[in-house]
Amino acid sequence: MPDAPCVARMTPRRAFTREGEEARRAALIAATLDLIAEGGPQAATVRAIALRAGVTQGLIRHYFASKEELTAAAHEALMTELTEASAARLDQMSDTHAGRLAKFVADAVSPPVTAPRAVSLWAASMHLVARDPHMRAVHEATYLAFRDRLERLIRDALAEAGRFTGDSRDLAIAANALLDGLWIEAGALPELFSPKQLKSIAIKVLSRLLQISLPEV
Amino acid sequence: MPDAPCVARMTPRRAFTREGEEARRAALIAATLDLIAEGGPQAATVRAIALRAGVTQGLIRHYFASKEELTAAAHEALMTELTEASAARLDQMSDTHAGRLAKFVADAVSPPVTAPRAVSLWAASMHLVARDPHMRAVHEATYLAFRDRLERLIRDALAEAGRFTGDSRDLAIAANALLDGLWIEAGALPELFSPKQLKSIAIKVLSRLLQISLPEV
DNA sequence: GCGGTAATTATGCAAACGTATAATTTCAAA
DNA sequence: TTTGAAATTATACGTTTGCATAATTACCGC
Repeated sequence: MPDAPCVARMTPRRAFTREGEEARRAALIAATLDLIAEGGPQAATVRAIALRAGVTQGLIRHYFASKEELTAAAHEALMTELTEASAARLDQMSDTHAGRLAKFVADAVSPPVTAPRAVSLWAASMHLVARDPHMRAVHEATYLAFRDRLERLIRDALAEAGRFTGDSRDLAIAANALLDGLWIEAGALPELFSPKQLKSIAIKVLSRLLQISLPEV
Repeated sequence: MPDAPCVARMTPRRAFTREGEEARRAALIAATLDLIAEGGPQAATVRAIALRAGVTQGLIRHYFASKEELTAAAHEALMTELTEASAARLDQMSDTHAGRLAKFVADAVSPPVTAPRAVSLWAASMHLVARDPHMRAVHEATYLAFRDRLERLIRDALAEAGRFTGDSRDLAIAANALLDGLWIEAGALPELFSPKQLKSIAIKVLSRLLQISLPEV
């Protein structure tokens, strides 16, 4: 289909309101992420993004120099979203370190951001990350931040039980892998796992691995 | 750039040989997978695929009714490739069940198919899988086959040590998640992990989890 | 050697893509 | 109320995409 009619206008121009830069950027980023999550990178065309965001495609160019720039902004927003989803919850409640660890682990395999969307977006980001150095840096930093948090929680929980280990790093890597694996499999094959099941497996396995009693949450 | 010159031919038609259906299909599928692994689904255009496979684009339509059909064939080939990569190795060597389990686990986090390529392809497949029911079925079957194999190995290894457990299913899910997580993280951030480190973590953690002594391999 | 068949190349086409730019409309300041 | 700048829409352009079809050429059976 050609882009637009080539004749004189009959209908009036569509009305619009000025929402301001921040709101528009956020809307465009949200639209981009939604489309990628639903249909992969291919689905996030400038026209589809504009439609989803409730604007016309020209506006994209007004706020982002290129589609690539919008994509990068969307990736960064996703990483922030994922990080904050776990960071926010951690600071609240639980008196014991074991309790905090259990809560953290349980949250990681529960729908914070609903799993299929997050996993789908994460998968899409892989290809971008592979080539763009800046995206790669953001990705790596996000991973390491999560892992470091996990390592600290593990060390604290062990210390609480009077145990000290030299390989908390390796334990954190493994625990992180376990959580990622569960998260991804649940996202890829949602009907194969119930949220409750995931949580219980994660807690059970981790407590056995650390030889610590972790409370159900 | 327009597709092709619009004038009379000066240069002779490029020479070709008839390779036969099987070879051509395989070449086209391989080219598709390579391109997707390198540049994501967007990179696998019919023209790029044809170029990579050493043919012209018309031939694609001759062997596949549509690009979608080629994509589906490529996905199925990938799943087979991944499955066979682990199946082949399992049948060889090791006298004890613990040894076989250790070997299986070590292979799962080593480059059989080199990790970044496999992980990249796996990520790309997520979006296809989400919408196409047939692809979804293939994906699920592949996952379950791997997990079942793992479960059997775990049960055998435990039995060998005189232990019997009712939750070998959950252990298999967790072990599978651990392996997937390590595999994916190594593929996404290759410079953060050495192959040796991955192997040692996987073995160490699994032996601690199962409370079985697993040999290094 | 010699056709004839089908594998393969060459070319064309409409739609969709990202980008560029001109034309309008909103809204706040004056 | 008017006006001017910025936000937004509308349109256009050149490329690339997937698909279709016509033109050629390799190769097998005779």
